[in-house]
Order: sequence, then structure tokens, then C-alpha cells
Amino acid sequence: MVTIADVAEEAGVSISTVSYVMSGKRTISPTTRQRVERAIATLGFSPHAGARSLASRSTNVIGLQIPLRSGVDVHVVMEVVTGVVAQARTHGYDILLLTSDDPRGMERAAKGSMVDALLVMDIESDDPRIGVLTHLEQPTVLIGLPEGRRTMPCVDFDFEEAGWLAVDRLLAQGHRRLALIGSPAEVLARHTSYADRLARGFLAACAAANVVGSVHACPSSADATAVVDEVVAADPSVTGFLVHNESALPHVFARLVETGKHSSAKPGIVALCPEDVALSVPGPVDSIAVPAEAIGSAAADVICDMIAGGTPPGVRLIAPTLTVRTSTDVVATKHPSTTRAT
Amino acid sequence: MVTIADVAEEAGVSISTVSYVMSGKRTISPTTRQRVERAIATLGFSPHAGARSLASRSTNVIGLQIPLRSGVDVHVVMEVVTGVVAQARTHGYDILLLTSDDPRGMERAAKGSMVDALLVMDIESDDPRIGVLTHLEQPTVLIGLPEGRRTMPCVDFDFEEAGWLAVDRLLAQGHRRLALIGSPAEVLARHTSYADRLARGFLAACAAANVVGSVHACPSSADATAVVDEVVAADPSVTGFLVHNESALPHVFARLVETGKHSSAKPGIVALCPEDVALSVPGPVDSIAVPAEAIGSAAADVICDMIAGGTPPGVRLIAPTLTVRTSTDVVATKHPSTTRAT
DNA sequence: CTGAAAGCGCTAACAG
DNA sequence: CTGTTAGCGCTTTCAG
Repeated sequence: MVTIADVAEEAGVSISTVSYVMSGKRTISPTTRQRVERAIATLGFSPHAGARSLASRSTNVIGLQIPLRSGVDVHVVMEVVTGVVAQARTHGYDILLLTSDDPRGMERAAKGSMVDALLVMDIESDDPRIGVLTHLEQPTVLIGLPEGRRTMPCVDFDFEEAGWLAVDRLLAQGHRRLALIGSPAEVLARHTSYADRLARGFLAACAAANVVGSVHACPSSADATAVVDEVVAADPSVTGFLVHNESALPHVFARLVETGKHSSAKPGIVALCPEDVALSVPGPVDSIAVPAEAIGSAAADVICDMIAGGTPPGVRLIAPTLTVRTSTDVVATKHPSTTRAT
Repeated sequence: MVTIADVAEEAGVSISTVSYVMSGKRTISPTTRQRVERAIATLGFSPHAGARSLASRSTNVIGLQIPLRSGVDVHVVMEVVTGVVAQARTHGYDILLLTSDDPRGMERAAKGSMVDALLVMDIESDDPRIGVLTHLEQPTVLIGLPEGRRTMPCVDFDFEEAGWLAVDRLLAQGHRRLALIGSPAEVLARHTSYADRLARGFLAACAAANVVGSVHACPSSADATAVVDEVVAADPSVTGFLVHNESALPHVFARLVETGKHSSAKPGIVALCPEDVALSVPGPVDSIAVPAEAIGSAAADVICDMIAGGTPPGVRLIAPTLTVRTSTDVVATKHPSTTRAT
């Protein structure tokens, strides 16, 4: 292995000079800089990460806890991860993968000084992990939005506002009885933050408009068809559907087309999912995009800023946008009314 | 931060004793062991990973490169990752996430001694990364199977055999003209290892049985329907379909049901995908499971063994299993004939 | 503008 | 069975 001492010798300078060339923390004469850089290149030197973290007390690694639970939308998770990894790299950070299967993992990584900070996905409304995280030295950012006191920064999509926006659209289409076909029962049962907030926005918007709205768990499988049938059977006058379940969407879509509840001429669906998922359905659907990759990169930005000593930024929610489709072409996009406070 | 010296003092022993209690590398009297363990617990000590890696020249971290490219089946990726992470943890390893977006990442991680080994997914038949990997000090395992010389261990599902097995099944159902509805064009174009091998097995089996088989790229979207129509238009006598595209599967399924090419009574499809994907289709399909999680844990086992100094195990392919379904109940499973050599 | 040297926290000889 | 100590490779004072 080639060390900084080898480089120093090759360049005919001291070890500290090599170090300062790399960090840029003091001014170096152009000549020595060049010699050092050449030496680094010819020897193919890369500093030892462990030695560096020992001396500098920072690792340039961020721990990311991802959900590996049943019921999560795997596309969304992957896109968030993509956003986090890519953006963290632009700040010079790597990602240590931690999972919800291993709840102690974050503590391990933090207390072992493996990471400079933690990013936690799949937050529940009253998440037990938050207590643990508060006692760690490393800054933490949540991807999600728990209830109650916000003891740490949160980044997420504004699911609550998305609920309002979807209801707006369905009302504008003339629907007066609405149903939210949502996440699988297990996701709702553990009060996953996004599911709770979407339902809250949806129901509040329905109440505000004085229309009936109901919320239904939906499995991520072909059984989604049965859920649609049950909802319709229970109240045949339901005509407007907000669908928030990536795997169920094609089945719900198919069933609603079959039963004449959705068509190009008479759209009865607003889908809440990543853009590519909405486009993969065999026909046009209005949709509110879950900007999963953007959430990931925003979270990475926030946490890198905190590592750099920035002030914790509180809550940051990305606003939803509605995309209206009649054919596969986009007809219009609509942002939430700016008159209502977030 | 609490260090090993604090623990030693608290326990009234030397630093090295604490170290040896943790590593178990020499015998410790029960009494001192207890005192040390108590001290560790009361102080909440975790050894500093960087210091450890500096002194021991090992990190207990494995680098995992995952594909973030268009066209990959996101369920499969997630399941492989799940398997790798879970199994690596049982061996005491954490995972550093590297992505195909950052091709130099593996080299960075390796040369910076951030990882003890590398695991590489999404291998292409003639993969340019292999050259780089060969020159690294850390052991590497491929999840996939490149063509040509095997310069490093490979773990994968036996996609080639899966092609044979699918053809067996379709032939047994009486089909004589077969089509493989495969990965998106970009995946085929870059000669992703699994796609190449599946096509090879499929075509070889067709040739061996003297039946016509054709291979078709298929987008992961509703446009999959059009692909089915084109295949049928080009040769209306095609009746047996092997579908290897998780996102396209529901659409292909729907279209083949509509056109009467698939039903419970007359199955025309074999799906190659994770079990849960096959089950999410609205009706029974015969399927060959892609055991993605098992691939991940097998790969983790192999690489942990190599880190521990084990002999590189060459190629390890997991055999396919066919599951026949008529209702949602499983009717039978079939393994490949053991008479044919792998 | 550059060097020398003191650690960072841990492991693993070496020495009892 | 346990303690002492020399590094591991780097960052960062302190001293020129």
C-alpha cells in the first residue's frame, strides 16, 4: 500500500506538505504543489480512510436507513436512494446502507464513528427511533414527518397538500363521493407518516368541500381489484378515486375502466406515484408525482449542510404538482393554490 | 467520546486486555472478562471503526455496487440488496453503497481502504469493470456471469437453465412456436449477462426441440401490449410465451388473456420473476422464481468466506424451479432434469 | 511558504 | 493469564 510518506519522499517534501496539498488548508507554492500532485499521480496514492477518520474525526460517510418492510413502494425507495447517493457524492460523501431490519444499526454506526450523520427513511407518525437518534452525536435528518415535537430536521413530499390537491381535481371533474385507495394495511397499521398525512389531507379537503370521502387499505397485488369492488359495493355512488399504491395502480385502473368509472372522457382517477409509474398504466391518468429522487437529493443537501455546521433547517416539504392527462400527452399541470398556507 | 482507555481504567485492567476481551483472541479469566464487560456496558463503549481499521487493516465493510440504470427490475435489485445486507450482517459486515452511476466508486472505495471486499451487480457479458477489479487488492465477487475467462468468483441464478426449463414447460403444454418477451431494449443492448444467458438457454432449448423460438425486447410500460401484438402479428401461430420483465408482466398477461392466448384452461405463459411479482398478476401463471434474495445472501456468504481467506469458489449458479399454478394454488413444482449437466 | 512531531484510538507483537 | 509498547496513516498544531 502506498502511504502519504511514500508520496512525500517521491516529491521531496514533508508529509505535512502533502497533506496540505490535498486539503488545500494552507497556501502552497505552485512548484511544490505540482511536484506533489505528480507524485500522487505516479504512485496512485489514495489516503487511507480509516487513518483519516481517526485523525480528523470525520468519515465522509453518511448512514442511510432504508425500509425493507412489506408494503413499501419499492420504486419510491429506489428513487430516494438514487437521489441521496448522487447528491451526497457531489458533496464528497459516501453512503453506508442500514436497514429497518436491523434497528440497532444506526446506533452501531454512529457510536462506532462509522458515519458523520444519519438519514432515516420510512418514518412513522410516532416513531420510536427518534428517541435513540436524539442521543447520538451525529446530526440526523428524517425523510418523513413525525407527529408531535420536531426534534430534528425533516425532509419530505407534502403528502397532506397532495391530498387536498387530488380532491380539488376530483371535485373539478364533478365527483362528489371520493375514495382513497391507499397503502397496504400493514403500512397504515404502523402509521407510516406519509400514509397518515395523505389521509388527513384527503379527508380534510373532503370535509371542507362537504363531500363524502373514505380511506381504504389496499394490498399491493391483484387483490386490489377486490378492494375496488368492495368500495363500490359499499357505496355505488363513489366515482372519484385517489390511488396511492404503486403496485395496485394497474389493477385498480383496469377495474375502474372495466366498470366504466374511468375513461379518457370521464376521468375518475388521480394517481399519486412516481411519474414513470403513472406512465406505465395502459391509458391516461391524472397524477400527482411523488418526486422521490428530489426528496432524496434535498435530504442529502440538508444533511451535508448540517455536517458542515449549518443550522438545522426545520421542516422542508416539497410541494405537489398535479399533471392532467387526456391522451398520453400532458395537458396541464397545476400547483397548489398559493393562497392557502402550508 | 469514550475510548478503550476509559474502559481499561474503569475496569482496572490494561488496554490490551480490553481489546482481547472484545476480539476473543486470547483467553481471559472469567473475573476480568466480567469486569471488562461491565465497564463496556456502563460506559456505553463502541470501538472507533477508523482506529480499528487503521490498526487491523480491515474495515468490516463490503462495497456493493448496485445498478441505477434504466430498465432494471427494481424488485429484483431490492431483493438482492436485502439478501446481501442481511447475510453480511450475520458475518459482522456492513455495506457501503456504490452505484453504477459512479463507475470509479469501487476503485475509490478499494484504494482508500474503505472496504474489505467488493460485490458487483448488473454484470454485462463483456464487462469493462472486470479489468479494473482485477487490479485491486480486495477480493471481488460478481453477481452475474460474464463471458470468457472467469477471473473472479461469480454468483447468480442459472438463467440459461431457466430458459430450458421454461421451454420444457411450454412444450409440455403443447406449444410449438414460442416467444421470449424479455428485458427492455437498453438492457439487451448492453448485453446484461442475465438477459444474454436467458436468451441463449431459451433458443438452445427451442432448437433442441426443433421448434421455432424468437426473442423480443420489451419496454417496462404499458407499451408492452404493443410488443405482444407485434409478435402475434408477425407470426400468429406463436402460442407459448416466456415473460421476463417484471413491469411488463401485468400488461403482457392482460393482453394474452384478452386475445385468448392464456387462460387457466390453456396456459400460454411462463413468467420469470420474483415470486411476489408472479402472484400479483390477476390470475394464475406458471412461473420460474428469480430467487433474488437467495442470490444476495449466497453472494454475501461467498465474499465473507473469501475475506476470511477461503479459496475463491469459482462459479455458483442457483438452479431454477418451475411452479405450476392453475388457480392461485400451487399445483406442482419442478426442478431441472438432473440428467443434463450444468 | 514549509517541516517536525504530537497525537487520533486501536491491534498485536513482545515480555513477563 | 495479563501488561507494555510500537506502530497503523493521517491531520494539525507549533516552530521556523
